[in-house]
Amino acid sequence: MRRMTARPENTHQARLLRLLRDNGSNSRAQLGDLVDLSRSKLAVEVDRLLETGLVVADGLAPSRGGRRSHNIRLAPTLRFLGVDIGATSIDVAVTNAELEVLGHLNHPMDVREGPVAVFEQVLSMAAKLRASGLAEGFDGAGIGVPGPVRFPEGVPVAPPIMPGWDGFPVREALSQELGCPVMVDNDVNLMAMGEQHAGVARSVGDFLCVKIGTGIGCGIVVGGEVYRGTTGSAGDIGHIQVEPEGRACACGNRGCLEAHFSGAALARDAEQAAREGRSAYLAARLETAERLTAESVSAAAAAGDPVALELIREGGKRLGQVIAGLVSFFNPGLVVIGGGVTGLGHTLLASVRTQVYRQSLPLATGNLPIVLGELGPAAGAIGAARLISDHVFSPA
Amino acid sequence: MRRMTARPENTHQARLLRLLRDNGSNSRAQLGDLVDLSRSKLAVEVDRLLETGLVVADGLAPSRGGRRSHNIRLAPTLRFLGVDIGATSIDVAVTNAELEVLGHLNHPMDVREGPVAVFEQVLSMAAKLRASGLAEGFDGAGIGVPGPVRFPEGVPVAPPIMPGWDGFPVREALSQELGCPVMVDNDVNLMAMGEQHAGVARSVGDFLCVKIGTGIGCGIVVGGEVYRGTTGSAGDIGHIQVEPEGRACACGNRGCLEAHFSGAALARDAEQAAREGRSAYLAARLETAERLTAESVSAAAAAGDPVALELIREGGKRLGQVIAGLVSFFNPGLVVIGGGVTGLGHTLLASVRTQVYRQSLPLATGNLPIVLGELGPAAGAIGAARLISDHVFSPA
DNA sequence: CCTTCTTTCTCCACACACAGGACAAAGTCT
DNA sequence: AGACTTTGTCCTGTGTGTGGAGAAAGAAGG
Repeated sequence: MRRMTARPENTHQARLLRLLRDNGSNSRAQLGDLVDLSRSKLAVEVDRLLETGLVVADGLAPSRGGRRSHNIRLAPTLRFLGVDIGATSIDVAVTNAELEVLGHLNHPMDVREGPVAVFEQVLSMAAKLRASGLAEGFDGAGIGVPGPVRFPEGVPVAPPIMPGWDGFPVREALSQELGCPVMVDNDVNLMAMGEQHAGVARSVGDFLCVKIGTGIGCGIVVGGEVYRGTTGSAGDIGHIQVEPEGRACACGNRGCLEAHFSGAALARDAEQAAREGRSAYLAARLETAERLTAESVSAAAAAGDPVALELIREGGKRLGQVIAGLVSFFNPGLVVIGGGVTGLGHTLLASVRTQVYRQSLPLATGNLPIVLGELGPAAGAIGAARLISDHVFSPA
Repeated sequence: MRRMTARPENTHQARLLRLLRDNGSNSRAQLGDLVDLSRSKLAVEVDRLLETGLVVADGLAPSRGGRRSHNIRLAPTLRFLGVDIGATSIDVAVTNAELEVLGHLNHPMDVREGPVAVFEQVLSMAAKLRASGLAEGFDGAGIGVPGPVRFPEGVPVAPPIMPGWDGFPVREALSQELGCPVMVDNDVNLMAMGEQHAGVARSVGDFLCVKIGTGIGCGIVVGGEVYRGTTGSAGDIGHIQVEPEGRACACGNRGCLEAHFSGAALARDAEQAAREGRSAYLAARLETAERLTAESVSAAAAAGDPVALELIREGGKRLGQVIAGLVSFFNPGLVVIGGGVTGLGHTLLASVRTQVYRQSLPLATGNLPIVLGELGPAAGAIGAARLISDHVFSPA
C-alpha cells in the first residue's frame, strides 16, 4: 500500500517536473531552452530524475531536420487523487502526472454526517477507482473541504456548515490511510487552482473565482498563488451585507449575500413561488419532487419560466453588488464564476456583468472579463490534484 | 547635481543593505548570523560594499567578552527624498539611509493646479531642505500621488481627482530634475509601506491600511508586499456602495462610501448642520471661517459637540460596513486607519470596530486589531523613502 | 603579569555548481 | 556521398561558497 514516491533533489528538478506536468513531454533541448540552463547541467538533472524513476524517456520524437530527440515525460505510472468534499456531495478523481482526469466518481452525501462517515465514503470511492485498474497506488492526494482550513496543518477550523469537523486532522488521517502525502485546502481555493491549471484562468496572475454552491465563497489568486488570509478564511464572502435591513441569515445577521442568493436561498425562493402559485412550472416540479433545488430553477429557466428567470436575475444582481465591491478593491484581471449552479449560466452572468460594469470604477472594469468556469464539477478535483502535485514536485 | 549612487552587485549585498537599513548598525558577526552566510563569504561582500562607499565602518563596539567588533553601518551621507502629494497639500521629507526623518516640510496646495505647478513646488521644497544643510544631494526619491498609478512606468492613469495628471511622466520628469532614481506610487500604498516600516504594521504580513482624506483609499499588503492589482487601481474602495439608494456621488452612482463618509462629505454635512442650526458650535465656526473642513468636525467633537460626534459615529458606521466586507474577503492580520482625519480618532475607531466585529465572521475578526496609524502625516513620506530605498538597495 | 577562554575577523584550501566549447551521434536534404 | 542540422555527451575552466586554521583583540582569573 505505502508507496515511496521519489522527490526532486533541488529546485531545478522541481522546475523540470512542473514544466513536464504543464507542457507534457519534451526533448532535453526544449527543456534546456525553457529553464535557461546549459545543456550539460540540464542533462545531469534529467539523468538523475531518470534514475529516481520520476521521469522516463520513451521513444524518439520525429526528426526536425537533425538528430531525433528523446521524449522525456513524467512517469506514466504516477497517480494523484483529487477529492472535493462539497456540502451535499463528494467528488473523487484519479489523474496522471499531467493532471489529466483518468477516472471520476461522484456520490451524494451530506458533510454534516461528520468526518468519519465521509472518510469511509472517500476511501471506498478511492478503492473503487483503484480496483478498476486506473491506479495501483497514489503518489499524493489533495482534498478540499467546504470551510476554512488551517493550511499548513491541513485541519479545518471553525467550519460553520460542517460542525464536527472542527480540528479533525484531515491531512494526518488521510495520509495514514492512503500511505502518501496529502494536502488539504478550502474547496473554493481548489476550484480556483483547477481553473488556473486547466481552465479559463490559465496565464492570469491575479483573479477571483466565485463559487456558488450551497453557500458562496471566493478563491483569491495573487501573482499566481492562492491567497488564504491570516487565519485561512479569506474569500468568505457569503456573509457580506447586501441589504442593510435584509433577510435574516443563519449567521445571526441580516442581509447577508447568502441569505439573498445561494443554492439554498434559490431553492427556498423557488418553493415559495411554487406554493404561492406564481409559477406553474415550479409548482409542477414540486408535485413530483419532495423539495426544489437550485437545479429545479435552472431547468425552469431553461424552459423559459419567467419567475425562475427573474429569481436568477435578482440573484445575479445581489451577487453583482458584492463582486462590484471586490473588483474595486482587488482590481483582478479576471472573474470566474462557477460551482453547482453554473446551470444558471448566462442569465446569471449577464445580470452580474451589468451590475459590476455599472458599479465598479472604469479603470478596474475596463478590460475585465467575467466568465463562467469551464471545468464544471471536475474543477475542484483537478485543483486538488494540482495542489498535491505542487507539493510532491517540490524539493523534500 | 547628478549623484552616482553605487548599487549592490548581487542579492547578498542587497540583503545586507536592507538589513542595515532596518536594524541599524551591526558587526560582521551579527550580520553573518542574520543572513545565514559563512563568515568568510560575508567578509568579502562587506568589503566590497565598503569599497563602493555604500557602507562604512565607524569605530568599535564595546566588547562582549572578546575582541571588539567593528560597527558596520550604511553611509551616513546617504539621503532619500520622500514626497507625498495629497489632494490639498504636499509633504516632503528628507531621510537618512535608515529612513529616519531628518527634515519635513508641508505646504498646502491643490493637486488640481496640475503637474507643472505642483512639480515646481515640490522642487522648491526639496531645494529648501537641501539648503538647510540636511542633504547635499539625493540618492533616490519616492513620490506618492492621490490616484492610480501604472507602477512599472511611474505614470498616473485616469486619476479622477487629479485630471491633467493622466499620463504625465512623473517618474521620468522628477528623475531628470533631481538626477537620481525615482519611484512613483499611489499615496495610500505609500502610507501602508510607511506604517509597515516604522509604524503599527511592523511584523504583520497581510494587512489593510485605510486612508481617509479628501477621498478614501485602502492599501493592501500581501505577504509583506504591496498589492497593486492588474491596472494599479487596487484598494480604490471609495466607490463601493454602502446604501442601495443612497446619496448621489460625483462618480455618477448612488450610495458610494465617499458620498457618505470622507473628508469632503464630513465637511459638507457639518456645514449643513451649521446652517440648519443643529449645532451651535459648528455654526460659530462657520461665522469665522469661509468653509468648514473635516478638522472643524474634529475640533467640535473634541469640544463635546453632540452633532459632530454623531456625524463621526455615523461615518464610522459606514466605513465599518465596508471594512467588514473587506475583512471577510481578505482576512487580514491587522487593519490600520489613518489619513488627515485621524483627529477624529477614537470616536471613529470605536464606531468602526463595533460595526466590523458585529458584521464580519468570528474567525476573521477573532484576533484582528483595528488601530490608528501611528506615523501621522509623515507616514506617506516615510513610505515613499522606503519605496525608493527598496529600489536603490536592489541589484542594478 | 601570565594564562585561559571568548569573540571577532582573516586567510586558505577544497567542494560544488554551472557555463561553454569540442565532439560524437543521428538525422535530413541536395 | 557530402554538407548541413539538431541532439546529446564529455570535459575543462571559472566563480561561488563552505569550513577550518589561525591571528588579533580583549575579558576574567589566579
